[in-house]
Amino acid sequence: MTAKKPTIDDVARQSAVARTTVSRVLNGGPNVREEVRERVWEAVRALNYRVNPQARSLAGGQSRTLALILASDLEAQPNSFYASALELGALRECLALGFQLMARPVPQDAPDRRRRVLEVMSVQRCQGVILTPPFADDASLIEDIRREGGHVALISPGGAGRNLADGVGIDDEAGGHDIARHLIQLGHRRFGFISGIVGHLSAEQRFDGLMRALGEAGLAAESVQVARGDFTFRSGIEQARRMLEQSSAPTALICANDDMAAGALSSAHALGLDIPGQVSITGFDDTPVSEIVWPPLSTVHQPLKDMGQAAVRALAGRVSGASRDAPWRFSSLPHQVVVRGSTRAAP
Amino acid sequence: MTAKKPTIDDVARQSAVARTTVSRVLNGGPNVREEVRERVWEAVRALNYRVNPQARSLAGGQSRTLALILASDLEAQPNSFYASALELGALRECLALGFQLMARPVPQDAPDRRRRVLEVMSVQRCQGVILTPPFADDASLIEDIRREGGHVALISPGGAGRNLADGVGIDDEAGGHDIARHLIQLGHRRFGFISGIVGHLSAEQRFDGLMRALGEAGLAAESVQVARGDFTFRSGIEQARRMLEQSSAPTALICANDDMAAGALSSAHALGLDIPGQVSITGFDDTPVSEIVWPPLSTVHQPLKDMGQAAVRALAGRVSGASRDAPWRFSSLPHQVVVRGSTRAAP
DNA sequence: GTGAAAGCGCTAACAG
DNA sequence: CTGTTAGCGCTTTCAC
Repeated sequence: MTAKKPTIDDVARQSAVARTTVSRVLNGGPNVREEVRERVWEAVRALNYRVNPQARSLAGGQSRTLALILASDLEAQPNSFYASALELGALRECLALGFQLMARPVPQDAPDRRRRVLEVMSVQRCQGVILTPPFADDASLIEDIRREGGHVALISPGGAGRNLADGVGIDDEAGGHDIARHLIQLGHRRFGFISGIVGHLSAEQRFDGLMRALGEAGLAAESVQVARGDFTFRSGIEQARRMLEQSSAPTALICANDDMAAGALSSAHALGLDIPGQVSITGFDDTPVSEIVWPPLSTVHQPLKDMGQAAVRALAGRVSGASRDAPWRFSSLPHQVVVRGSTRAAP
Repeated sequence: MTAKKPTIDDVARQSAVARTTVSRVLNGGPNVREEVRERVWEAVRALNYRVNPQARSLAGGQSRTLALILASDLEAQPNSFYASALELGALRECLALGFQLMARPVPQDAPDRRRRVLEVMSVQRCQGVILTPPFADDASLIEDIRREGGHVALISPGGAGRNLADGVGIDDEAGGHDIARHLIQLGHRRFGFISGIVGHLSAEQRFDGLMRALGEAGLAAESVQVARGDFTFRSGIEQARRMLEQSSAPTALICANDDMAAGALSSAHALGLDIPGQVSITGFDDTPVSEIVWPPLSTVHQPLKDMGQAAVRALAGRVSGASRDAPWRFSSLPHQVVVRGSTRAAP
């Protein structure tokens, strides 16, 4: 039924060279005459040969497999757009570089989360791990992965992570600053900030940026009240309701991500408020959520796919030894304030 | 630095048996004394041994790898919630069964889409493929996969697929019928239906169900006008605007998925219509999108995670030979109308 | 430049 | 019940 797949030996026979030579050609190694090289490629084409990745891994001791650890829960909400976008970008780059990607959702508050991450390393023989927040700032997790022989790349590390491994991300502080300034320029003076979970350092920096913008505008720190959410839609609903029900409610709600901003929008609608007439609301990330809701969210664009891609590139460089002992490098990608319909001049 | 990982031979030595015996214990094979079995497990624990999946694949000729083909585009919108939920369910079951999952977005209208799918088979040595719509009804693709030696499981096949491989899904016709009846009972008489892409057969069945509900209520086929969307938010915006701008616009818009319903909602808002006061809108799938928008969508719940899980289970059964030549089996999962705020009695 | 030989860690007959 | 013997398809020294 199914014809047996051709092996490297079939190619060697067909092109009348030794197996070793075929291997060299396949891997772009040196010391092969151009003529022979072509002969081999021709045989590969003729036989429709594909290297067997399992065999290659076994022999070479290199699995060429990378893991992407996403903070979420198998049982809970499906991956958010945030996670999907990172995964997509990472997958794209892996395909291009000939690596395998294993995306793994890990609940950020599971007591055995660290074990779960290391499990991926030991069971699947991954050579490298991409950590997203809040794992990206877990210094001892990074250390554990290294101890298992794995390389590490970080997405949006905010603190500790910055000095422990390669990283990618935007300037979150500047992002927070910029969206706040947008609101300040619209005349807003009473703000509400809905933060994310503790430990998500890059998101906390967005708050720092907000405070800086306030200071630059000569506004007191008291002009912003803070509520702690957990990045979910539901927490956005709750925290926003609490703030908006007050007698002197904020005229602008700044949320640490789009999902919570969508929740805030829902609460405002439920309270019969006009958005952006009575209250302005902003998100962060610029995931599709921000376009889907009404009114569409003003938010800060983060190039998530590019971030996933860049993380893979950095990690692949370490794994393959190309950037063996270069110092850790953080590549900062550009962010951008995107103004849509959820913000307007203060009432 | 990194201690070399223990191999099966280390375990064999440690427990004073032959390598074969260890292998048997590891794989739950028969013919091992209980006492020996325990001794081996103990050694495994003591050494913290893990089988090397690459070596196992190579020796056993079984990669234990499954692929999930998702219709979408690497360059376009990140995976929708629909795809993420399927992936999550599939991943969960793969982990439980000791299989590897490779999720692969493939643009449904790429000219080389078939090649792209087969590539996953040949390059990654997958043993089985899960096809989602519209690939699930591509008879020749299914055939091609089989020719490559792969097994196939289908998610929501609507036509051809039903008789070609194992499948999972809900009764889409009934789902369409039920949501339509909900609207009819609310007194609606003028409907608009926004369909999905051609070839997505299961989604077309939702329309058939709608028509049946109309018939049962003694309503003429003319009471519904149809517009073709493509499952994207944007197409929902456009098609809904077209319909709602007419002089005698429908009072109820039935959309073939949640994303388009979200788009319809946006258009209605943009036209200054009150939802659900002036127009009711329904989605399909019950992804998180339906909760995030305002008002939250009445929709038909599809157990997407369960579907992903069931597809893996079916596929794993075929791959491992457990269900070798059983006839193709379609497992129908329950759906449910979820009434939220986007529907109300006709004006 | 090229090839021969020796494994990588495991499963799978086949003997006992 | 247990062990011996061959490989799976590839990379990698090390000769030539």
